[in-house]
Amino acid sequence: MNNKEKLRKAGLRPTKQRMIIADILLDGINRHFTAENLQNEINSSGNSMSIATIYNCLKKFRNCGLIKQVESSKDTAIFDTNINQHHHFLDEETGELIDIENDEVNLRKLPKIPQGYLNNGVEVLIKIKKKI
Amino acid sequence: MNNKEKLRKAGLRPTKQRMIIADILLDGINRHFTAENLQNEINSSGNSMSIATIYNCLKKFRNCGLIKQVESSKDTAIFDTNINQHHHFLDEETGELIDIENDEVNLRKLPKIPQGYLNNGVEVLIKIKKKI
DNA sequence: CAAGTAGTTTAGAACGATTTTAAAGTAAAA
DNA sequence: TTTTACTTTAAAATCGTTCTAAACTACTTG
Ligand SMILES: [Mn+2]
Ligand SMILES: [Mn+2]
Ligand SMILES: [Zn+2]
Ligand SMILES: [Zn+2]
Repeated sequence: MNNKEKLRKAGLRPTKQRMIIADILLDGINRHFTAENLQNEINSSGNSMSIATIYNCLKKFRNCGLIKQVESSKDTAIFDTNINQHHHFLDEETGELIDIENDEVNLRKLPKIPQGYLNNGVEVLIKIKKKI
Repeated sequence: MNNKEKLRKAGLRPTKQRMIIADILLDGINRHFTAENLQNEINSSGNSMSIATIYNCLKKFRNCGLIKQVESSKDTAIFDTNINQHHHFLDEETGELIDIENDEVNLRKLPKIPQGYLNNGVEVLIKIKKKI
């Protein structure tokens, strides 16, 4: 499936700007990035785009499940092209995130989901620190 | 140990403002809160404090380990008075966090920590969703 | 205690990330 | 083709947070 089809399937009009972003993000390579990172990649690819459009697109892509947003206490939003359920190592010093594939983690015991709720995904974060 | 001693032990001068905050936060009840939530509690207690001071104190308290900051993709920082290693349920719709005690979760398999790094804490996040 | 000094608080300005505005442009539908 | 709904954009606005610099306060030293 090409990117135009992916956008259509997600219910998004394949505009010029969304195609530029899809060509960068949906190339099968997993990455963690900010809106500013993406704008730099867009510029490097010989295109340009308003930062408002970049935010608009990222929000649409995320809401359609084409990308994810990472839980992060940094003040800049971090997005993730790996949309499979997976986990992360986090170096809190640098903010670097490293993917952990889902089958690298195995839970022996999980708490009871609160009354009236459904389990909607489990994420494990392993904080790591450079050895001195 | 009273709050004045706790602050001293943490290397912080027990100023009037820090004592007001400590009296609210270090009462043994676990809670998740924002800077604005805390300012409202301070106001309700008949005191008042500059938002700059509240941020200063929260940062100091966090860096001393008196409170933690939660990883969250919301744009407002969320703090946690539960400083034990523990986990969370997250209702992504509302942002509500519910504590999961550490012994409610058991990991059968953990990935190898990257070369040159040390494990600095594991956090499990269980996203939950209201049943329709 | 008194004086010195290092740390703290504050209002307000500044900042950086993100969202809104509103007008012009474009894709899809009719 | 005409109409419609959606999208992009620059610029302004907003919002959470940090900075500035002056006033204040806790602690140290004499
Ligand atoms: Mn922020
Ligand atoms: Mn965040
Ligand atoms: Zn990832
Ligand atoms: Zn908690």
